Amino acid sequence: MDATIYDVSRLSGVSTATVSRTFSDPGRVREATRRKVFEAAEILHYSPNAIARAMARQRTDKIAFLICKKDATILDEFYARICESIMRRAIQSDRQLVISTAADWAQAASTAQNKQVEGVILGGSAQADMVSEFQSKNIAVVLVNHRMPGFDLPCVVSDEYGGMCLAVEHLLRRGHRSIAMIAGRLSPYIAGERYNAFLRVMREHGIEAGAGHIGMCDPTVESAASAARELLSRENRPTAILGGNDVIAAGVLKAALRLGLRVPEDLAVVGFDDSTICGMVEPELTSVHIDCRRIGELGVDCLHALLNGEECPPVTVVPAALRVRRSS
Amino acid sequence: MDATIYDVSRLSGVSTATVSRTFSDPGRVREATRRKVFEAAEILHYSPNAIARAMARQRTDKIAFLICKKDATILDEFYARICESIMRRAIQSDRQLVISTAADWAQAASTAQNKQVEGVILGGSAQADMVSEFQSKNIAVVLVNHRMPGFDLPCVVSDEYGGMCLAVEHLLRRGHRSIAMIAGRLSPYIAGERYNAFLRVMREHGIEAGAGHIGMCDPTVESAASAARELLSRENRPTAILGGNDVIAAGVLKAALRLGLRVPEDLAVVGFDDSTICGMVEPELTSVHIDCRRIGELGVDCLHALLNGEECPPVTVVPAALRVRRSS
DNA sequence: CTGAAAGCGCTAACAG
DNA sequence: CTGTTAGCGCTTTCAG
Repeated sequence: MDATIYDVSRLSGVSTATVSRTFSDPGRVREATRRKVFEAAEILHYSPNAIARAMARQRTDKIAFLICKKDATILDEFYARICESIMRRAIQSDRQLVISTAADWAQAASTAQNKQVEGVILGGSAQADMVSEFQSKNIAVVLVNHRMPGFDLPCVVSDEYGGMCLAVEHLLRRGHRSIAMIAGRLSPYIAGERYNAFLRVMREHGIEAGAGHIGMCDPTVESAASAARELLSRENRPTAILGGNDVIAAGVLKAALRLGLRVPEDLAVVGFDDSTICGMVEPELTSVHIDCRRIGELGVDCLHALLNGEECPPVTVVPAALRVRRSS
Repeated sequence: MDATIYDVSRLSGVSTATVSRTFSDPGRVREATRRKVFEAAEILHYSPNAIARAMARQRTDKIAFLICKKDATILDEFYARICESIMRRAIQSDRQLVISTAADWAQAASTAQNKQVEGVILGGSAQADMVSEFQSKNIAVVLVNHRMPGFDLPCVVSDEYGGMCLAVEHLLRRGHRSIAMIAGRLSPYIAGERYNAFLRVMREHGIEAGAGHIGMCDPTVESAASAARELLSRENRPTAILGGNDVIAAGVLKAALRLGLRVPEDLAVVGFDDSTICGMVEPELTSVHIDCRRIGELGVDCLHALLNGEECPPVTVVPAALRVRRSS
């Protein structure tokens, strides 16, 4: 059997309470005592049992990250980035992290239910009932890359509106007047922000824009490519296309190249997310950089604030930036 | 406060032991009793406390997946795939999963040390001392995508040798005689398997091959592209290049296109991993498919076997396959 | 600064 | 099939 606090207590000649203190807050025991305890622990290869600790303290220091977007998992680079950043931040703050995807919502819920998780970060399109369920169980909730007006919970989002403005302004500056968008199945919140930004900037520049400039597709290269093909075969084909993310933009690029169009000369292509895809394709993709790392960090920070009963801004907006590359 | 087993016991009029049984193994209590218990639980919104359970049972049902490759995290699609599959499988078998990367090895070790983790799956180039450390703590270890001769632990790998054979044979069949390889910093084990396969197949076809056919690069598109540029500017340039993974192959593709070479007419390119990159680039990449899903599943299964004291084959090889696309 | 002792919520013999 | 009871290993008052 592994050594317990009793063994250490016996060997070091102090009480178990002191051993406990020595490990959880060394400052509260006298230097000499501390030394004795650590020595004994060393000899016995003792290390505290986190389970017993959680049981006694009635808290687990465990949080969860739940990716709520259908089909979006860790395999989606965007969420993988957020996830990675959350992992790092969670470690820094000595919290354990459990990760789930929408696919196992039931599992996630039961994990939380079993009093193991004190707070959750919900990524993507969280459902209202999920949120209320957590909140009713007194589990802190933070939204990431999503907003839910009407709910009292902090959320961390990228500046979708601003990002889109940057992209459109960039294209206008390059002389484009006929700009189309191909959106994947983005969440209404994000789609809305971007659409409004698009319309506003276009109109500010005296260009009438409307639904005719918006194409739709599934979030796959193939689907994006065929949506692009459709757009590009119109008699008044656009000279620039904005993809809802880089996968879509890559699809547009493929479609264009196969139609014999030169990019960026005949068609400019701009993506969203600034993922690794941008560097893979030829020509490299201009893309709106979304600061996933920051989003993840802030998500964890908000959750901590909540758990510590501190104030936390209801919405945090992380700036986006445009990374201009050869495709535009 | 949340309801406990005592509350349920009181309300339902049975002992706590019976409540416990009802939840952990309903079959062991009479139907009527079970109903009473569940009803009471319902009323009280009771759900078992996993922490207390773990404490009493002296087991956590928790396993870990640790990605040991430097810089490789969840952001690396290859590991993300394995990870995803491990997540699924772990859920199916009611185990909690904690995920760590090499970057937080210290953290991972301490998590394990705190008696929270009963077994770990090590992905990539695990260090011998890591492994012994775990084993000395009586934590079960399984290797995934790696082998460590001399250690007594199960490992699950892809058929690197076979995969490479498929790729080379494919190129030979297409008439290529001058084939080069650009390897990233693969682990010695994998590099070795592939190199041997390459040499064997080439020689079987009467082609002398050696180190001169092997280029090296960092695992980035840029580095791969410059390695490819070097190879392609030799007077006797190869007519086909095998990339150690798809990122490298994408780099080769870029370099070739920029040199004005047509792919596959002037140069055939083949990647490894069959990742989403293959479909992003134009032309699409031929690649050796590695069955990450299966590797992950088998990894979990092996770990379970170990934890249950069952037999487990020391090495499991998952077949690879070639996905032929336009680039070759 | 340190010790004694009462739990935290659940499980697992052991009896019945 | 069900109840009794003794822990699991640690934290945390409350005294001293």
